[in-house]
Amino acid sequence: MPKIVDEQMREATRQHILREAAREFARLGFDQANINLIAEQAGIGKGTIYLYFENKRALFLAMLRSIAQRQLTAIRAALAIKGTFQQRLERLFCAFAQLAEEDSDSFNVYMSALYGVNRAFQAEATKLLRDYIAVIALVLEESQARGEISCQNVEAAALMVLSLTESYVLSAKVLGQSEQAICQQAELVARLVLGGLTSSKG
Amino acid sequence: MPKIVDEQMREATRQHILREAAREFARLGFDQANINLIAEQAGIGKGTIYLYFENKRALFLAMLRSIAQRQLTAIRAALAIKGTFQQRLERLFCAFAQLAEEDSDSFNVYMSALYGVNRAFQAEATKLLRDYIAVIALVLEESQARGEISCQNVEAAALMVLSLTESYVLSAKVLGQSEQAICQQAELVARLVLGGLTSSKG
Amino acid sequence: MPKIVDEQMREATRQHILREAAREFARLGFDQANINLIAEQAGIGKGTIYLYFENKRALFLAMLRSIAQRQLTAIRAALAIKGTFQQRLERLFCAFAQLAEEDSDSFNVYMSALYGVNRAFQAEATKLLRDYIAVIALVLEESQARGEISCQNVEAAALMVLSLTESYVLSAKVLGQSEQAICQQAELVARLVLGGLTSSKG
Amino acid sequence: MPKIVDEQMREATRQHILREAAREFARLGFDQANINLIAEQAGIGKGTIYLYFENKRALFLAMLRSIAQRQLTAIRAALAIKGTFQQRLERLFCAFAQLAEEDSDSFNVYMSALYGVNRAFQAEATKLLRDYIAVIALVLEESQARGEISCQNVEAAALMVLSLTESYVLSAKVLGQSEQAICQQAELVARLVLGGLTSSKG
DNA sequence: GATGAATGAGGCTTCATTCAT
DNA sequence: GATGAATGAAGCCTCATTCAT
Repeated sequence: MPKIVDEQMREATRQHILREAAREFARLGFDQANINLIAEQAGIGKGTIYLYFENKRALFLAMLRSIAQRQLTAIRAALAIKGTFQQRLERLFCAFAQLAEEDSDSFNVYMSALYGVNRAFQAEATKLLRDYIAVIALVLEESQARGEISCQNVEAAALMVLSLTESYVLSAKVLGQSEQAICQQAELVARLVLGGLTSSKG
Repeated sequence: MPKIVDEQMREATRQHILREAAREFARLGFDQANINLIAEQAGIGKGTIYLYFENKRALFLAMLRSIAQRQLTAIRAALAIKGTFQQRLERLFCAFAQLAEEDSDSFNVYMSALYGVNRAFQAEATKLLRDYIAVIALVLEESQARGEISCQNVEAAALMVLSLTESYVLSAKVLGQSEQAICQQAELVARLVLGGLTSSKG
Repeated sequence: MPKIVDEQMREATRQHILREAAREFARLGFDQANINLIAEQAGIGKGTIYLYFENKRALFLAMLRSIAQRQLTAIRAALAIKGTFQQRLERLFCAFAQLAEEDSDSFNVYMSALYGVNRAFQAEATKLLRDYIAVIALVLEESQARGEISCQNVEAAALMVLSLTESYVLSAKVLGQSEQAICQQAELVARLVLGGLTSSKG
Repeated sequence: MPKIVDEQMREATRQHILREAAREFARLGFDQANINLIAEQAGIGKGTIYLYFENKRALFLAMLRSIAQRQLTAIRAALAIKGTFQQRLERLFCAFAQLAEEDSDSFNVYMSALYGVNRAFQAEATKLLRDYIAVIALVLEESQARGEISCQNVEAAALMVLSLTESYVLSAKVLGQSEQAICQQAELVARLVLGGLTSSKG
């Protein structure tokens, strides 16, 4: 019984499909993406995809969650290293820039789900957005506890940080800026946030 | 021959189609939106749309430009009123919040085109993004000339302002916040930007 | 406005589709029948069928009802002519034989729906069976009123008549008998029924 | 090598598959029935079925023959008991009613093959129909030899008997009648047949 | 110019069958 | 012999687009 090997094989295939799906979904969006093409590019038969995912929608959601997990992991890792608030913000910013560069498919499809109109995935996308906010809010609270910053409305502040990192990086990428060019703004952005959150009323 | 009246009539119909199209595209996205339904809701025949727009894609692009124009007009209006940099930023922020509330269809479809994955509209979306940046950059340069702020990289700064206004409002809307709740953050955001752009290095 | 002509045209096309559908459904059954082929044989485009029928199932049901109506009309016509009970039974029998010969597609598809296993159409098929029984029961009651026959359980008697006509003809056809050969049994069958229904207890 | 045990095992599995197949085919018909589901319900692997039957069609035919054999056995048993023609007819009728009740899956699938449209099985179905007719004809001839009845065309008479028994029971079942209610008609039906076959011309 | 009936390419999905283990 | 993962043919249906009226 090569059960464990089979299980590993199965998981490997699943991940492989998810990767190819991310490529296509990132390239064309949910509707234009073609299941047959995804299968072909994954080197498997058309029907095989349905052994791993119930349907196109389920594949998309699984991919979305997989991406979210990977991204959140990267974000958490970037924020895990201790340091001043300013340093952590810079690392967060650069982490986004790196994700946008190295795993741009995922970054695009994730952003698209978050900000695209496809209502079919809005509920899921909102959930993911809340996860992001939560991670950032945690850092804000830590820093506040340490007296580095002072903010009354943590959620609003977290939203600002998110907009200034994730959305900023996305827009910059859309405008054709390189990862390097984007990262050079890390310090500025971080200082901007810090400045805003240390003023009397923030 | 009432040539001019005909021309007015034609333009009125065109605008009417664009409005109904915006509703559908905002509701369902480009792919899921149904041309037949748009025609029906516009009270015209299926074929008539093709007398005004070459195809679905052209209709979408025309709608996108129409929306962009309307939004840019609103933004320019908000920034036209003179005042301190802080005041203008607050007005810009609230203008976005108002657009997101009162013309949410347009706001959604525009954001979707900007950040959605459909590569088919990426070129156009980038153009629109540059327009936004340009409007904001203009204000930044004016303020810099007046000595209110100091920033080395105007485009980066404009991108930050955009992220902190447009993207912030979009995310906040996604999270279910009301226009009022969003607007309450205007002062904070504006101060944050101002703080960041008056520091030594910005 | 050629509204009436259009309406006639539409109805003609509808009937045309129903006829071709009957051919295919009779030949292959519901599942094996191919919508594309039906369209092709009807000389129309694939999608056109869906302008007339919501889906394959709806097409099948419409065809079934159309056939049932045609057959019931033929049955009613055969029974409308006055005469002795024996004569009317003979005409009923021959009417079935003729239907089985001249409109064998319809006869087959109708029988199949009635006795086939496809549960999806069982409810409708049962309705049709009741219609048949009702028509026969009416004749039985008339004849009973005239004192020609005497039967306690009209539904059971009607079922016998139906079995001895419709089912008999179907079986005979399956066995390869000609319409003529089948019709020659009309007198015998009719006498059999008459004999059974005039005995003391019937 | 326990060759015989193996052979018995194989035959047992074969029968087991046939029983499960009958359930599914009766429930859904040939096309809608799912080979995978049959395998699952039989507690064997998908591929295993193909070690016992060449393909879906062969499985269906084997099942059909198996059912026919079982039913014919029941019919022969019912007719084997000596008695008057009337008594034997009543027993035949009740035998059908019982089969329809106790082995309704088989009864349904058999009737469906007999009267359903799927031409793919028409040849086989006709063969089965002839078997039925033959069994009944045998009884008719015996009774004729004994002088109980008199009929010129034995096949036509057998077909009538079949219609009045098998088809009658099927229709009655479709209309929702219970086995008991159906069996109550046995005497009437038998007398009807007897009356018809003892008249001068039958 | 306006219409909407007709079209048919295209895509998701199912499932009988195969074959490596 | 038994298995079930993999396959891909096949089919229903949608909808952007055309064109005769």
